[in-house]
Amino acid sequence: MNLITRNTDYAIRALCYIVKSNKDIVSVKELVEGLKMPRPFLRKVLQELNKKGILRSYKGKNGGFVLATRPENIYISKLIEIFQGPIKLQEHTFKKKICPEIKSCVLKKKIDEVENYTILKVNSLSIASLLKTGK
Amino acid sequence: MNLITRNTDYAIRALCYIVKSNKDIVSVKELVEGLKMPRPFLRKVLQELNKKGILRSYKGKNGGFVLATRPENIYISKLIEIFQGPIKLQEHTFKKKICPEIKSCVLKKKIDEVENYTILKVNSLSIASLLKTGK
DNA sequence: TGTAATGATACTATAACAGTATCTTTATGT
DNA sequence: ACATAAAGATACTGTTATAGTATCATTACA
Repeated sequence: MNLITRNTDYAIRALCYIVKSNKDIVSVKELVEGLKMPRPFLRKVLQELNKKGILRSYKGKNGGFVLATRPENIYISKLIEIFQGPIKLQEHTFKKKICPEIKSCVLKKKIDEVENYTILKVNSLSIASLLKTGK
Repeated sequence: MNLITRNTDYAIRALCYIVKSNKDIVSVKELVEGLKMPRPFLRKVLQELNKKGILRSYKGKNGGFVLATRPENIYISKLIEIFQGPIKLQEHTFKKKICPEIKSCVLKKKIDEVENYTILKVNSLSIASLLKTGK
């Protein structure tokens, strides 16, 4: 079970790296060297971040990526959503259908409590807050 | 992402059913009819519960299953552990190896906080508590 | 001793995750 | 102009966990 999958993890690391680098523009080449990630996979991740407006990309020679918004505004929950879909700890399906007791199911209620806390907690995390606490 | 997988879910439903039935012994046949589950899969789940000492099985004609312990003592966390392994929200591996920043990694610390809460919460849930709150 | 139950075990299908490969487009420095 | 170094787009592949199926062996009751 993984609250955070590999591509989300890569995204977080890459974004932190870009912020810390203090450069105008950061290329995949530099990120690969700095973070020891598989290049094609990282590229795919960065392209997605660009599409979703987290990064801004520059093509051509000396191209690369820049944050499209301030690190305070990049929430981990948003990144999870981009790469993994909506945060949820359960589907609560039963034989591929929604659980027939969906309304009354006690188990669901209890897991929902845990889930709500998780979402609350993850919503409070931004790239900026990760970097701050790190120092 | 699923905190609870199908076999854990089936186990919980089956255990609740057995308690509610008030019978000396409950057969797979009855459980399948009562809970609309795929028979072979449920059988595998029940066999596992027997091996792990949650249920006690009786072979032969009129055989079936009985709780091996009181519902107050059957924790959801134990069931999750049986069918899914130790509860954890992250592996925190990086390229198949443990994340190189494992000691200092801020992200890991934050996810650990959420994880600890989840474990705490799930540890407080037993079959008995599910049945009680249900009424 | 037939039969209705569980035990044990091996096999299959599907989907998500992780990663690779390749070709296209674009901008820049010379 | 044009070679080159960057990102864009897209299709493919490998691995693992989940979810289930199928089959034969064993046991106990009536």
